[in-house]
Amino acid sequence: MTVTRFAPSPTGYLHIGGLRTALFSWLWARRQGGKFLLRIEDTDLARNSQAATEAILEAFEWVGMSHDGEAVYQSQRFDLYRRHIARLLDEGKAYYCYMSKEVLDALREEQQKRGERPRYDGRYRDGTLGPVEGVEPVVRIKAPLEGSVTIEDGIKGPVTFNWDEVDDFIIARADGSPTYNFVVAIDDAFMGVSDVIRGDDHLSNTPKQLVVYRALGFKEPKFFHVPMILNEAGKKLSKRDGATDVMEYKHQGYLPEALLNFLVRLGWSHGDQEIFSLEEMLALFDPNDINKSASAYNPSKLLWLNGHYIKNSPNDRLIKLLHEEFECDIRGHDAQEILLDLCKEKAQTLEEVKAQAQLFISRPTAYNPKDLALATPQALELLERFVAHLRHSGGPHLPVEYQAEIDRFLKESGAKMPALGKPLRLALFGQAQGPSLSDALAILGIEEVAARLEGLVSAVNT
RNA sequence: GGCCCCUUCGUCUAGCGGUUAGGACACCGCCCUUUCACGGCGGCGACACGGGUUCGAGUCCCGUAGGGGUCACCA
Repeated sequence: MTVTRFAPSPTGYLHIGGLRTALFSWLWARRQGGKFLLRIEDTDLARNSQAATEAILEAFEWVGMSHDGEAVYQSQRFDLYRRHIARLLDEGKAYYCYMSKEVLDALREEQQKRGERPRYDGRYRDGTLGPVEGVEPVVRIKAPLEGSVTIEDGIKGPVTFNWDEVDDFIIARADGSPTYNFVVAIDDAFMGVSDVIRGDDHLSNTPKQLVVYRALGFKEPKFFHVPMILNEAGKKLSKRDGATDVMEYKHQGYLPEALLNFLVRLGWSHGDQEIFSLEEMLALFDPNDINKSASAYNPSKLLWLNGHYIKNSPNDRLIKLLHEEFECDIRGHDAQEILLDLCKEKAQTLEEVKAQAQLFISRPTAYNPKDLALATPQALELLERFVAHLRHSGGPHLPVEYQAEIDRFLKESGAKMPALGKPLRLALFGQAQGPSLSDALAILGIEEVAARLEGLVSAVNT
């Protein structure tokens, strides 16, 4: 069975890089009918917070990704780690090292000065050096001294490391707590993870983890090292650009499916297809098809996708989101459907849908000074006549009916569309630029139109 | 610096020895049009460089350059 996992360390919110690797893992597990597990890597008690864990869970919930079973917290599995450290010690595959941090630092500094790679020299490996008074030992695991390993990475292909590049790294600190490369291997093995999909910043950690797998006789998983996401300038993602909290996207009016679609196309593709429903992703995604190279964060494409998904969202969903997330209540509006159809057509975010809707919900509180010049006495008079015309017409209701009245009025009055349209938009929205007038009239209704015209008239007269 | 990874339009990418190197976003132009958008049509625009292998290379090999990652008692 395919078992994947997402293993964040709860030191902050979840950003799109993390969300993407989680998405890849999730899609692959689901496609294979396997399991997608969540493991919270909180062994570094000082840097973790419960709030961060909750933020990650919240983001998962928003995008609709669910993990199987209970989340695993590493902080609650110290017994498991301790047992295996003891076992390795017993079997002579790990050993106590009494080199203090200070001595180690001094060694490294010296090596660096000589132009060598800073590394542990293995002085306690063969057990000939005894304990040092006053030094709590760390536990180091024995890495092979020669030869090499080749990782058959599902994305990068075969990657070879020489063992002499791999130190006898620390698996337990002086205080007895286990370290990252050790617990990752233990947990992945015990959780039955078959496919490790993670950022390629972990590629060079992999040999270390294989040392643990091998020492304990665990079955090695398949690895997929996903290239990083860079910012628009091709540099590492920072908080300034894409590394913002995933939930920020929600607050800015992005739809989760747009974000997911955007992320799945970063590094992965299926021919020329750009739009992927969740079902399609689930049916098509394969981590073996992920590109080898890093990709840059491209906010305008995200925006485009978001606009696409907004246009294709049912109105009632949008109404609900607008109400719940954006304090914009258009529930029960007389012309709800027309209003939403109009608003979502040009919007790329829910914020923009809201801004558009706001034009109808509330009357203009100010008029664009530049456009106010349109409100000439003749124009106002024409508008008055237009409203009177609407009142005496057969009671238009739909946009097409209003359009017919506009056409009839234009014909009867001899006025041209711009002469009517520009000041009418000014009266309705406070600016010469705005939604289609036939739609606008249908949404507002004659009385509201009359009221807004009055508003303009009194604004001009004061 | 050592080791490892990467390199097709500005960006995301298709390509899997023979293509006028395709699509998408962005940009520009035209059309639609009562404004702004949407939409439609079109345009601009790429195989990092140098050597091989081959009848033939974006595709395979080797270098170079550039970018990235990693070298912790962080994860």
